[in-house]
Amino acid sequence: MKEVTLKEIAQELGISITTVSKALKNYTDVSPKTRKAVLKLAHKLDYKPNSFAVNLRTQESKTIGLIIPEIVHHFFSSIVNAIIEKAEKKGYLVITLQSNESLELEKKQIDLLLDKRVDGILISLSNNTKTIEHLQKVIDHNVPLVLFDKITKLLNCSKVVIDDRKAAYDATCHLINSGCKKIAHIRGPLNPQNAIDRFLGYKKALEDNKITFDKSLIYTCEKVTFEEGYGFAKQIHTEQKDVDGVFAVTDPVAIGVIAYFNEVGIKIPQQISIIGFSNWFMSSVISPSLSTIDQPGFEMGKSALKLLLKEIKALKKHKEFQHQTIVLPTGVIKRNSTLNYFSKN
Amino acid sequence: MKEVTLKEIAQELGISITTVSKALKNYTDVSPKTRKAVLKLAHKLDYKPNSFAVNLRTQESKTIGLIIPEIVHHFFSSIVNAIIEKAEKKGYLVITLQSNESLELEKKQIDLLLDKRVDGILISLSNNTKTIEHLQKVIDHNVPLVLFDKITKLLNCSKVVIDDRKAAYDATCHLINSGCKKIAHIRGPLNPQNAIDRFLGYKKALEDNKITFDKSLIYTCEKVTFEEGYGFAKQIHTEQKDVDGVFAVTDPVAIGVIAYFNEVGIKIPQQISIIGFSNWFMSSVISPSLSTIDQPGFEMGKSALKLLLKEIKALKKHKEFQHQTIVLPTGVIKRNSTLNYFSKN
DNA sequence: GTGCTTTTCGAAAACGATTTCGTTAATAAT
DNA sequence: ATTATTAACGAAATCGTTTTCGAAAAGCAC
Repeated sequence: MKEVTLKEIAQELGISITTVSKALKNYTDVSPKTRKAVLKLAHKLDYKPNSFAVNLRTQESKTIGLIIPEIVHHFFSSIVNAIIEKAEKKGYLVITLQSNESLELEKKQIDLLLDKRVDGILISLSNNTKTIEHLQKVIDHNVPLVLFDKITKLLNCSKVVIDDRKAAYDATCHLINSGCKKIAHIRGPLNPQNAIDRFLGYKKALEDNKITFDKSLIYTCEKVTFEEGYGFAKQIHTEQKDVDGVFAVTDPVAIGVIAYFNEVGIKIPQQISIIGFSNWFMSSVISPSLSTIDQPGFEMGKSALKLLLKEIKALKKHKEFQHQTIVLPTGVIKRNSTLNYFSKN
Repeated sequence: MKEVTLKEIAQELGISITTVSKALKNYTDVSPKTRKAVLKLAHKLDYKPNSFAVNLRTQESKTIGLIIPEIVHHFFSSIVNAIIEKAEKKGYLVITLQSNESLELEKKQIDLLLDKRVDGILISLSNNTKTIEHLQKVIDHNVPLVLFDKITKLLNCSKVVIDDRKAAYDATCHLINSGCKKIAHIRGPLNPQNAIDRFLGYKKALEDNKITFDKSLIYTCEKVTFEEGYGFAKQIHTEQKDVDGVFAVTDPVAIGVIAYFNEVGIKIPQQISIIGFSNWFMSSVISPSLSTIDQPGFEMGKSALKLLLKEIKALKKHKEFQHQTIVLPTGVIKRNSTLNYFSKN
């Protein structure tokens, strides 16, 4: 099935390719009569512009690149969901890649996207991204770049984040307000800014409530998984530290903690309270349901895309563009893994 | 930052564009000396072929399209995961779109991908896909097409599926073997083949075990959600039908069922056994953990992509290609929401 | 009819790579 | 020395669209 081109339409009507092109693109210098004829034939032949040619000529691909650490992740798949949907509505398609938390892959994928000449790139950094030359390269190539969620402050570009520090502060305060005196924190890896900020928020909450920080109550995840949560819960239990509250860096870890305490018959939230982070779907359906932090994935995807498209548009018009950092609000979701303070005593 | 072209390399070396192109592409008619010079300069200038031009010239995009009903779904995100990863290794990038279970969107997206001139399309159909002209169009345009998971038998193309009927049969038999006598089935919508096949497998299992089929024990989901599962469980409970087993069309529904029975204090699996389908991550961490069917998402993505790339390659060489249907194996995962038959009595 | 403006059109040059085919120069064969 | 062969290169067409710029045609005023 041969695809229809401008040339064929032109020949059939006995006019030039130029005129056909103009007729289809609302140029003013084509008479109503010929325009109508062109439109009619184009429709009849189901003419579709060859995107390869359009790309080459206009130097834009109407495609954006998206790199995330992992797609099989409720939070990230929500973000991808938002981005794909909104992009489509604005006439852009999305090429998605996942770095699997590997800096090497991330670099390679940036190159792939630049080679493809995408019109812009959205990225949430891997946990192992410690250097930023590959990201700087994007900017140097004049390709708009927006970082979201897992970002670096070292880069001069637009960003969309939540206030991890404040959210963690709120989560910890919720534990304190519900009566917890000795709160353990299962934190994320040492490198990513999120994990650091959440740790700092936890620490600040203790300070503000006159609870002395105890380094031995900090447990550090590598993979941030259910299994690690389960393991640390066991450790907390056997170490006998009278811990009465756990703030976990993310829901799967918190659920691992719950699973362990359920198993050994420790009552949640009566004996120990647990709070997670991110509000994964499953958190509302486990028992007890998990209190957690609402992290607006869909909103984040939407905002990041919006910023990117704005920058793409500005670039196209050769206008200056002011980079922005958008901080989205979070909230504490109180469920049954923590006591609410009406039932404190 | 201006991108380097063949022309610039040619000018700098005082040779023709043709020779530069050939030197970079292992043509035999260029002397070792000039080849070395070209390679060196190309590397120094960080030359990258303009993909727009390459696309136009070679008439291929090295891009494939992927349409799924919903990405925020453990099974589908696993598939996407596999496809993206394997495609990248084979030199293809993936444009992902989601139909949100809408036929209209699905049609539009097929058009978008054809307009983009992707080299092939992978699709899992929406629940509302009752017509197939838009899919036939893909084939008519000579674009390789592979259906996976949610397919239609009406189309002559390659497919990758599981044997839903057998899997459902196995799930139901597991309930029967563990002592259930009266088994309800919460099925999926009436249209998609999967839901039909699972229902048929359930029915066959009853037959083979001399249990008479009772139409009133069939409950039909529309959205296939946790909430529906919860609602139907309530209905089952209030209708007082002495049901001692539930086979749910998919895990979230089963988890809704578990949530309800947990809430009203009915013991699982002692009083009622539950089995789901798909093995979502959360199914292993809820309490009681959910017995379910292992549906190999990653494998499915891998196989579908492999078939697609084979067909793309065959098309490129103008060779005949024999469409295949691959059926992937499933298994019953026995957890704590069903009795295993050692403890039957 | 002359001069002027306004419509309407099309030739041609991009965009950047690939590939066919022809040409020259160098080498081998006779 | 002459012819045949091979090695090395490049001109030019092609992919299909967009857009600039110039030219022809038509309309209008005088």
